[in-house]
Amino acid sequence: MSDRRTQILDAAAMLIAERGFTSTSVDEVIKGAKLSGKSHFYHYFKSKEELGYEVLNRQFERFAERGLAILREPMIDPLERLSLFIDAVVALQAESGGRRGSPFGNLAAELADAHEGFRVRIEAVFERWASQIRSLLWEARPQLHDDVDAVRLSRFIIAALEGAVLMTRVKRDLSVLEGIAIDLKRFIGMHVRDGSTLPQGRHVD
Amino acid sequence: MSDRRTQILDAAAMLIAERGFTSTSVDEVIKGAKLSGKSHFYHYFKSKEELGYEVLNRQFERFAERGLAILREPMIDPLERLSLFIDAVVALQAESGGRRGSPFGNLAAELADAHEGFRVRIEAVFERWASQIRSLLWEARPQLHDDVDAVRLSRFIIAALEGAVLMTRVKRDLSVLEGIAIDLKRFIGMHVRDGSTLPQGRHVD
DNA sequence: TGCGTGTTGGACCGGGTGGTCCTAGTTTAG
DNA sequence: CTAAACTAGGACCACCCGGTCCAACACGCA
Repeated sequence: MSDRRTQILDAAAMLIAERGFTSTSVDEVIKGAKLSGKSHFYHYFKSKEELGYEVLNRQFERFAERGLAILREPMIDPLERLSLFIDAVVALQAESGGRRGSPFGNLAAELADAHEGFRVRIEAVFERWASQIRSLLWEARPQLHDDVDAVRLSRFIIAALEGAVLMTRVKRDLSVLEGIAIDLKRFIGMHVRDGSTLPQGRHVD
Repeated sequence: MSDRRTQILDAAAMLIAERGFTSTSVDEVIKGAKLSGKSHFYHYFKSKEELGYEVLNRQFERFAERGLAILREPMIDPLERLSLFIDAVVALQAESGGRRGSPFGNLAAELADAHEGFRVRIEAVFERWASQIRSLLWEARPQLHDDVDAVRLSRFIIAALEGAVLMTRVKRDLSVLEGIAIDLKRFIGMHVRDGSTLPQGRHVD
């Protein structure tokens, strides 16, 4: 992919994360990417909408590098990986001081009702996360209680994290997310067989 | 408060819930409230921003009628009330088929970064919820383990519910919220002393 | 009788929106 | 060498935005 294209995508991703999709204008993206004018932009993207879709894809890929890679890591105990994944979410938020939030959650809240095209794409993103967590839970099933519902638990984990990130953003306080991460790990630990180790890291009350 | 004012507020609340604040225009509100023109609108509100603030207040009051009233209900066991509160959130979402989402969560995601005025008001809303749940947990402390952290648990409950509502909206599937509600109740049950009853309603796996 | 409040309806403003079109010069790959 | 892709810059479009101003009328209350 061309340099300029990724340059535009990066600038757009930043602006959309800051202001949302509808409140980000094409002109601002052009300014941010230091393009010469509109024609330059429309040489690469046929519409603002298409730009939004590609930004979403790119955000997912970037997140996949850091988050999903951890979930897949074959050399680490699956439940330990899950714990590391949660830590990674916290760390990612810490980078922006808990101000930025989840790019998917933000877009979801902004556009789920209004724009079907975005809705289905965001749904797909969440589904890919959920399926990754499900297969991790499947892998961990010897350590888990027999009645663990992987579908439900995976959804719960994602919902708790998305909600936590949102609350953190509103309160401008990273410790909200950290606290919820602790509780979430304890909840996951609840599903672990008594004989197994609880990979929840140090648990400070 | 005058009839017309509430009429405008209602129309605005609906539109903002559907499309978000920035994507809702004053003209649309005027059309929705069947006003004669802009001067009519600006007779009641000095700006779109002020309208937004009042809509937020109203949404909170309306929610308080249904949600916070349950949390305060003095004749019911506190943990039972918490369970009923969660059920009420599910029921509220069911009314819109899980499409509408939380008016606070939506605005939070849309405006937390961009608009400080809204951010602090939404923060206050969440804080009032959290404090209500905290005092409920305080009331229930004889039934709870000694090491229960009420601040953290109240935040967790709100985050899980907000996240659940968002996921439900994205997936357009109410059962997502229902499943998370079940898990959330189980998580709360985790904090209950072994001798006490677990007021989580019927628990279907 | 007047005065304040509500109602109607429209003209108007500066500024922004996504998007098109056109011309022309510069790279780069076949 | 030539064609296609890229860069540049600006004019222009119809439309929407929040907000102001004005003139006129209806109403109940003092």
